[in-house]
Amino acid sequence: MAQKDKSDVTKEHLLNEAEGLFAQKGYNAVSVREITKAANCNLAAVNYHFGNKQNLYLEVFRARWVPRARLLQEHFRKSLAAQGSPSPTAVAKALAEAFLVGPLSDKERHRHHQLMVRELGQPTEAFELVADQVMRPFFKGLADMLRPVMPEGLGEERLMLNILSIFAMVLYFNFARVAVTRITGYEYDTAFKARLVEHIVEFSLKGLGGAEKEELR
Amino acid sequence: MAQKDKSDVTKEHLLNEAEGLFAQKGYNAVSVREITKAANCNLAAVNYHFGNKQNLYLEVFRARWVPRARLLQEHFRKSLAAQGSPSPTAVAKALAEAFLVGPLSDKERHRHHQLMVRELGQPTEAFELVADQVMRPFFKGLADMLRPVMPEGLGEERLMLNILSIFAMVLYFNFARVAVTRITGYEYDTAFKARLVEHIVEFSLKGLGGAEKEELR
DNA sequence: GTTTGTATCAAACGATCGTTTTAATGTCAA
DNA sequence: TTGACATTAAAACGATCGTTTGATACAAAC
Repeated sequence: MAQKDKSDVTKEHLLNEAEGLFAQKGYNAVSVREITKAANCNLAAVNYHFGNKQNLYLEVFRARWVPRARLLQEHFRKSLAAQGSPSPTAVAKALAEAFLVGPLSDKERHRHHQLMVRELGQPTEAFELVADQVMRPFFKGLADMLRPVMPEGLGEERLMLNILSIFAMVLYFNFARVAVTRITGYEYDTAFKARLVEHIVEFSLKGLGGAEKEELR
Repeated sequence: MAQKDKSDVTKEHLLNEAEGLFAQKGYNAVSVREITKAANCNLAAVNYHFGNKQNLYLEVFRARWVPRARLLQEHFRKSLAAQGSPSPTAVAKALAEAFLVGPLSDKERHRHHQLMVRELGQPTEAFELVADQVMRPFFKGLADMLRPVMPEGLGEERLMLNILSIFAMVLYFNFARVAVTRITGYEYDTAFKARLVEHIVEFSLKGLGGAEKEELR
């Protein structure tokens, strides 16, 4: 039992440190030695507990990324339910709030979106996991939610492009924060992040064309 | 003279192949051997002509990326000038057209945005180049252009966030095309790309708060 | 107390990395 | 034709990579 506990602790540390390093530097730029050193364990631990480096990477998604994504989606659903009927305004607000403030710490959120963007730009086996278990169901749910409240005659394709565009902004402002700061001079402090959420909600809402729609109701 | 020509040919090949591979796989996942093999030259050529691998990477940005970015900006300026006064509509149209259709081939555009996203997520020395010589001046120009025609009382920060949001979409739909196809099922054929431009123009325009919707269709 | 099985450890494996060295090749000026 | 120079070529450098091995520590089972 005590042995089992120790083993679990090592695995947890490995997953944590691996996720951070993979997110920060990318798969190829991180060595197994670097991970095991950060996790305070022996070099062979990765191969002992996970088989090989690539499987550790996949396990990071299985054991860390996907559960966190589910947490985000749960937070979104509750936030949306609290606002009553799912108008475009409510959806945009709940989305931005969940993904830019939400239940995650700053570090967690940064990690999460860095890993996502890496898989978006260069899909590996982990992308299948993310697409099947997280993205497709979530986007489908969003589409079902928005379809009845969007302008008439808006096709399925256009609906999906609207949803993807909101995510483009959310992803961008999360993963490119260093660059955004270097370009604009704005630091990602609490005040700026608040204005950022405000902006994304407003921009998304207008983009969805939901402002007039809501006024009509 | 004939020697000089041969040397130039080798350098050009190296820059071309290096850019393609760096864009596709990222700096660390590409080996010097892989590059020189693709460029049909000797392994030592990289160190002879560029000093080392990192300097080849930087030279890719100096000799390829930045000039292409200037080409895009020039295309944007001409496209905008052809539409008369720089209304939000005209700016959104010219931006989407330049960056999603524009003067570049599909492969070039893909490369261009892949390299950009890599630097955005994990800035290296090349980012300074890109930020100083391309991004900051271009964003400043856009801001100067849009400021007089945007709604009253819109602060500088909000103006910049609007511009960044448009670029977020442009970047996203360019670099995440594999993922977008895998998620939505839509192939990036000519018809889809046309609808994509249409969508981004419309979404951006609404997001900017541009009123002139009738100009769109 | 001995055996069994799990987890960790140091050490080494072969492969590949970026880079350097040294020799060969080709070209132009003198 | 010869010497100087620029480019290419093959081979090797030391370092680091992911992975494997065999020994060791230690708690639980008998």
